[in-house]
Amino acid sequence: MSNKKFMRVADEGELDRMATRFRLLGEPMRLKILQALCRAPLNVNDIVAATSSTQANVSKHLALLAAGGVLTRKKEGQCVYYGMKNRLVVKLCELVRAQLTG
Amino acid sequence: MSNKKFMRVADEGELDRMATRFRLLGEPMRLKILQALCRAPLNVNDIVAATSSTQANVSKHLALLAAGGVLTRKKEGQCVYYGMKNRLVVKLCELVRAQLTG
DNA sequence: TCATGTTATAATTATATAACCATACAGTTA
DNA sequence: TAACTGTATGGTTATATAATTATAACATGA
Repeated sequence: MSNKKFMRVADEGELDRMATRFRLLGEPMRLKILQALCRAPLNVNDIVAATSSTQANVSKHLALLAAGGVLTRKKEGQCVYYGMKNRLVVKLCELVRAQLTG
Repeated sequence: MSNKKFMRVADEGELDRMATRFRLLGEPMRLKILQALCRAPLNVNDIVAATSSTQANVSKHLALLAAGGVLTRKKEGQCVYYGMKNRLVVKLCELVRAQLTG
């Protein structure tokens, strides 16, 4: 059954970690960043341009997303490239989005 | 491609709604409630017992989850039964949880 | 009507955090 | 070294919201 695995999650710590993951996706600006990184890794300034936000703000969100295991971080020269660590968050976003319209 | 649909979400309003959905799952207490409702609908007092929280607190979270389209609400006598509206959130939780351990 | 049980809702407090500004840090080049 | 570029971070403010307490609304039965 589809709900068995989730039902077994009784552990408080695990619920906390799950909630933290979801909260990480619970900000429009971060979703915007993820959207920008969905095709290919970008450096910070490119992401700033793609999101029309400030460099400081983007940097903080990137730090959160990287710390949360959502993004990879790779320094190349004086630029830092961020990219999707895996496709899970994309899948999550698709599922949520599909229900919005449907 | 798995990322096409998400890439097309450029709309600010849609990102806001997606973020709101994720934020709804971004609280341990709400995940605990969802966990309790995963098998069968329960009334408020049962959920209070299952979560070891207060009635007022549970009621507010239930109202949020119902307003967010995650839960159904059905009055029976003087009891109000809440239940999962569909299996999407269960799937989301499973996916997130799987990545935590794996 | 009164009392009881069930759920919802203010009002308050405390905490988390997004955005902004300024500044620091690191790498590169002159 | 100094100047410049790209990135990160500290401090502040404003806002959102979780939890608590008290109370209200509502149905049911005596």
